Amino acid sequence: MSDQQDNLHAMRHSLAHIMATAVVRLWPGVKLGIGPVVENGFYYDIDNGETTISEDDFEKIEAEMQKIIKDNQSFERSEKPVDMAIAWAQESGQAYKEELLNDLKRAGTTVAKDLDAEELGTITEGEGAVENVSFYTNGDFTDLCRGPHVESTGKAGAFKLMRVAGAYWRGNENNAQMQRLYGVAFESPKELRKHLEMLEEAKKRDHRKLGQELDLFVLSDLVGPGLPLFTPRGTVLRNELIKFSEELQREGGYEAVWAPHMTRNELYKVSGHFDKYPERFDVSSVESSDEFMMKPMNCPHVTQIYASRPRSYRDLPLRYMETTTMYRDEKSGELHGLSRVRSLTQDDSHAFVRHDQIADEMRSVLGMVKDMYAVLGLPLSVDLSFRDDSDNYFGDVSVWEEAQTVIEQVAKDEELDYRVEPGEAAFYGPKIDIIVTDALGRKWQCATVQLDFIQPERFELEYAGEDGNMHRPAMVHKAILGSIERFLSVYIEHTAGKFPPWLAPEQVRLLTVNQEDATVAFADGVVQKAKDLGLRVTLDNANESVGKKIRNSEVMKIPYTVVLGEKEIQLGKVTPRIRKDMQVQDMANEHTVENFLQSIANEVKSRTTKSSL
RNA sequence: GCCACCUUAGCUCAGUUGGUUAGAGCGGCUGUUUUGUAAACAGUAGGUCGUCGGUUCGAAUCCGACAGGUGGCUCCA
Repeated sequence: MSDQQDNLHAMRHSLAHIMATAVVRLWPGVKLGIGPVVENGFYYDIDNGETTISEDDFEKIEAEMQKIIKDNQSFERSEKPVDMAIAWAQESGQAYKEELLNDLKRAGTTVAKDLDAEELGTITEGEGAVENVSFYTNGDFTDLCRGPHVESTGKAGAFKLMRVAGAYWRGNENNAQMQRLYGVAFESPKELRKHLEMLEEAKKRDHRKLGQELDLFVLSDLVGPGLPLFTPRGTVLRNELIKFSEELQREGGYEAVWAPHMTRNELYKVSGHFDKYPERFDVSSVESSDEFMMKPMNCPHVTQIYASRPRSYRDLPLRYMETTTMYRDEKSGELHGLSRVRSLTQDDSHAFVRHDQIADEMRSVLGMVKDMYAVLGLPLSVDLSFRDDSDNYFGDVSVWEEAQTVIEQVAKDEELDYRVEPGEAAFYGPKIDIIVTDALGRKWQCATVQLDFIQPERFELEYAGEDGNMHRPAMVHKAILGSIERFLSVYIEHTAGKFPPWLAPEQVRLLTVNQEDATVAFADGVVQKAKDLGLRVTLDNANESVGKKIRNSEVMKIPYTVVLGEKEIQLGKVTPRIRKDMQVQDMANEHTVENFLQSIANEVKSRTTKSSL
């Protein structure tokens, strides 16, 4: 961290204390949790009993904070023996601080993942608890804290309180729900203003807003939450992305398969999912006494295609792909536009491989992911999702170690810039997850490559080896786009709806200058030529001014707009208007109709046009 | 599911401390206009103010429940 970053960090952390000071002044009985620095700001978790705090209270809290800043109280560091600190917490009724101190005393650390180490006083490794913990005092407010802070409250920078949210104490939903007060903070009012303006800009490219404006998808209360419907325009986007994904997969040797959208529960009892997520399976009976469910994933289904006949080592790798929709009963508060839905479509694939084929297959599917994201201009951020020491995982630890070693080696071979994330694995195996970011900086998992030794075991999959004995294959799962709904949410925000021509729902829009017979006949002719080349073209022959029709085309972010009138009829040539982000501005000259349409068709076919975003 | 907030016409929004027939712009429709690269003009239709219940002489406005949504938390095969 640079000095400047250190300073900003200290400012934000100091503001968390100043906010806590203000909250304690306004609501003296309030219990404090923790108050760390986060991206762009800070928060503090508080428990104010029955009297909850709402955003309407922010004005008052901010006013109190300004007073404290004006007082320019110095931040004084002090140390206490841990037992004295516990006594302090008890006396002041700070039960959450007391719990933290007890953990510190007993274990030398606190385990909850959400607890920022910087908040916890002096941490020592392993056995042997801490002796002293540090405190910071400003004015009449003292808090357990490792620091550092700015010198005094007057130097805390520019801030704004943003939100109040619920947060479980120590990130555990069985614990009390506290209120988390979020603020953003910067060194100067100017930078703060810039940040707030950036948030306003980000709102404009929110995929839910653009989905409405560009007529891509709809959410209907009657259909139900988390069940998006796609309009003709949105469906073009979906289908073009799927087509590209399936082309890449076919090149990699994958064959399409198909599985029904419902299944007997029994399938998921064998796979282990049923016991793992019992609350997630809403079941319904169909005629017989059997219970059926909508499929929440594909792998167990595909195992039954593999298992349908004897397999030989010569058959492997056996590669199946299926772009299909599945259904998951997400909790209501977890739904989010297209990013988190109840009906999601994956460009899924499963390869059944011998152990000596694992690395090659993983490299192959990673290559597909890289190709796709390169063409779309999306940066890859890679997590290796591994297991941790918990008992959330099936199978022997030794099997996991083998799988994780292979995955990390592949990541190194492919020169991926990755981070290892313990505890993020699926219960059946470790994953390579591709993470992309939405307009507001929230991270979403899209592509995934997974290695699975567990399901072949549970479904007792086998092949006859060269040695005449039966062997167990491994499974390589992958999705390039991941959930297409989620992928679209991120991609819409990334492009702000300015899709490259090969994806654009409407590639060319023709506008007539007037409604005279000659003009209309000419325009119809151009439409037919464009359609013959497979282009998605529309004709706007409305009785409106040319300016108005241009505007409508711009608003819909159509790549190519062409005005047709007397001049074009005379010359047989057009001068296209090209969406400003596109890198083909040299096409904005006069072209014959045929040349113009042909060059768009070429551009679409090669999928090479990247928007210059 | 949990915490806070939001829900008025197809869309974006206005609606003063509860007080007559709830407004605007865009969009739609009809007519006039026949338009040359980001919004022609006029008229007109469209709302049991998310739903249900309550308080009140009177509710878009106050209270409650439910539904949907937003920001987080938790979860995410």
